[in-house]
Amino acid sequence: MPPTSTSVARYAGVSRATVSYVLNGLAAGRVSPATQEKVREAAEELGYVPHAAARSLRSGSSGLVLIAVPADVVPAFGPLFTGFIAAFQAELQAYGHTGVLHGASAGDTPQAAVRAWAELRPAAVIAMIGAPLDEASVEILKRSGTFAVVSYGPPPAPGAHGIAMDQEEVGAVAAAHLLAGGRRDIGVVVPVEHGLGLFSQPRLKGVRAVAATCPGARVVPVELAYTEESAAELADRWRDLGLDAVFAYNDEYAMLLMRALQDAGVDVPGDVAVVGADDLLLGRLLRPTLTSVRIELPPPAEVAALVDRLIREPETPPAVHRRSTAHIEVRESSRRPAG
Amino acid sequence: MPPTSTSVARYAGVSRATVSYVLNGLAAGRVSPATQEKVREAAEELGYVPHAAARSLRSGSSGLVLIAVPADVVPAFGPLFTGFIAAFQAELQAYGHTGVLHGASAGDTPQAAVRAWAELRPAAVIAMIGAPLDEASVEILKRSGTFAVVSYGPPPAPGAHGIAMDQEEVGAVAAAHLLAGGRRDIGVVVPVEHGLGLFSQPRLKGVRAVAATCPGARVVPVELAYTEESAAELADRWRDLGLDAVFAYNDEYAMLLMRALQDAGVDVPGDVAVVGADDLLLGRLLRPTLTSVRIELPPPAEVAALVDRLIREPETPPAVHRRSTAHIEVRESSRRPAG
DNA sequence: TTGAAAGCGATACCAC
DNA sequence: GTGGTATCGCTTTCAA
Repeated sequence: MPPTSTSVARYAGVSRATVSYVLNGLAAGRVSPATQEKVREAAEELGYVPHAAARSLRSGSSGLVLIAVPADVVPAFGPLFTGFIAAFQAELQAYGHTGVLHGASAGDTPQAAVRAWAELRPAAVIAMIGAPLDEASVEILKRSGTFAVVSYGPPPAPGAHGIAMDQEEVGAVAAAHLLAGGRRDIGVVVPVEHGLGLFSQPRLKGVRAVAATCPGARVVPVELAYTEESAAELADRWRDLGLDAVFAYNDEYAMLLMRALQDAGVDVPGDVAVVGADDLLLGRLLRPTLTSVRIELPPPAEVAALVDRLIREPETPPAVHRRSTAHIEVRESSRRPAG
Repeated sequence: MPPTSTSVARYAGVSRATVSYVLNGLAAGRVSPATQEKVREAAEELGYVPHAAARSLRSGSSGLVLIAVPADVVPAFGPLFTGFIAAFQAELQAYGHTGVLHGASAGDTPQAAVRAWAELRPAAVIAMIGAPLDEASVEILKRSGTFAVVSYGPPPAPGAHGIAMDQEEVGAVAAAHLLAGGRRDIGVVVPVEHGLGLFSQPRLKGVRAVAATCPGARVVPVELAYTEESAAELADRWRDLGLDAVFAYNDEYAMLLMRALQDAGVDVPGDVAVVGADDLLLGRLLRPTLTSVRIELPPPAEVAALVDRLIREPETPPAVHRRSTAHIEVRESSRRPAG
């Protein structure tokens, strides 16, 4: 029922081959301008849209770049990350690729998820953050014709390229700042929300690593849900914990906890220094203003350029291509107490 | 190079037909258990992954459900919306469809964007919020074999189904609350950020509609960028505007503006009532706590069920299927002044 | 119980 | 300049 290149050929009174040449811009010197015009008009008239499946069948690869995201992490993506994805898709389009976001449902095994991607014969797969990707998965993709497999976030599995995002550094930067300010008993918020373990565990590890270099320093993980009740409950038993600093996972948890602490009569930064992460604008609206670790993601344009290059030169040996960096933005919530 | 069903057949010593039956679960009573086992082993051994393009070519439709989002709006999506999309994708998978997010870059004409979607021969297209979709576009999709075209947000173009999200109601609810509180001069924040006009204009219209029913009420649109500088600048000239209330587009803009007003010595809610939207947790952490319009999106499960039904029964006449609703959560920032 | 073969739509080589 | 045609991988009917 939908018009095919055959319909167009019939309508224009030419062969399918001619239609193909004209509509793909390979007609120069092959097809007369008059015929070209006829073909184009016919296509327009019939509302012809080429069939991507037929083309990929022929060419061996859909032009798709699959951006794989684990479904359970998506809601936790802040503006930082959704912004990156949007810009990345736009950049890909400029290179002539079609970026498409494909969820990996939490229940599936890595293998199952990867098979679903491989069925689409994508030109490249970029697995974001918590998307499952082990050596076997990379192998499946490669064997099914995927030119480039890139892991964005965690260290890449063997055979895959990587864009490293060092979550440990985030924790390390926060810890270094707190220790330099004379704090010694550092709480580290570990969100109980699903899917965040991939961020929070390395951040905790980063804090621990730095604290280990500082005699007398102590690190205490504290669980927190993103609700007022959970924060109030934690604030209530705060004094028992004996902590003089807290790295609160990110700015949102930090703001939540800071408010609860204040409501419970704990002084920030007097009794306890609070550090968030992501450097959200909102953190500057609270009083005290919120100290935050600013994370710089690799620019989407660079990542798109990399993916394009890897598609064009599939033989490029796997490597880790760029690291995100983390900087501390010091504000009031972690200032050294006057005393 | 990648293994095909032919490779599997050869490896297992059977015909391609047999392979197809076994791997698609249609082997009951057709193929002996022993042969089935052989086939499955061969597929496993070779790392066989079926070619989605070949299958859709044969069957006439890819199982894809295209979730179309305008690239320039994505960064503005709050957790409300990204959460919806993630859950929606998961629900679709349960129905056996493959939900895929496809960006529509801002520069493209509706026609160009729609052609890109139509090439994939999706079973259904759901155009979120600002995704371009006019009558001609719907026609192109339908003619290329798309069973269902659903517009999520704006009123659907002729021929498309709709899930209505009434942005005017958001403004109306906010305005009604402010007027009931005795406010008469209502500022309405219009973000200057790209891609937000689709939300802000209807919200402004909703405020205007309600204000028109109230003698003496005045509505003043005020532009604001999501930066501290812009907010400070607006706060500086606030008194000249002579407003005693403001509907600040959403909670984030509201928090930004409220802080700037307070810093400029304007009392909230004494001098001016502030109302946001989205009912973010963070709005409850500020002092005064933020009054907000809570928007209830249609549940993802329901939307997925609808899409599945429309795919199965493509003849269903286009209709608007469900409306989001808006409620006001009254908090301190809009309390009636004591006097 | 299994296999042969037609055909989905587009491409590109080769002949005219 | 233009047209025939083999081919990509898979499904499914029909015959054996």
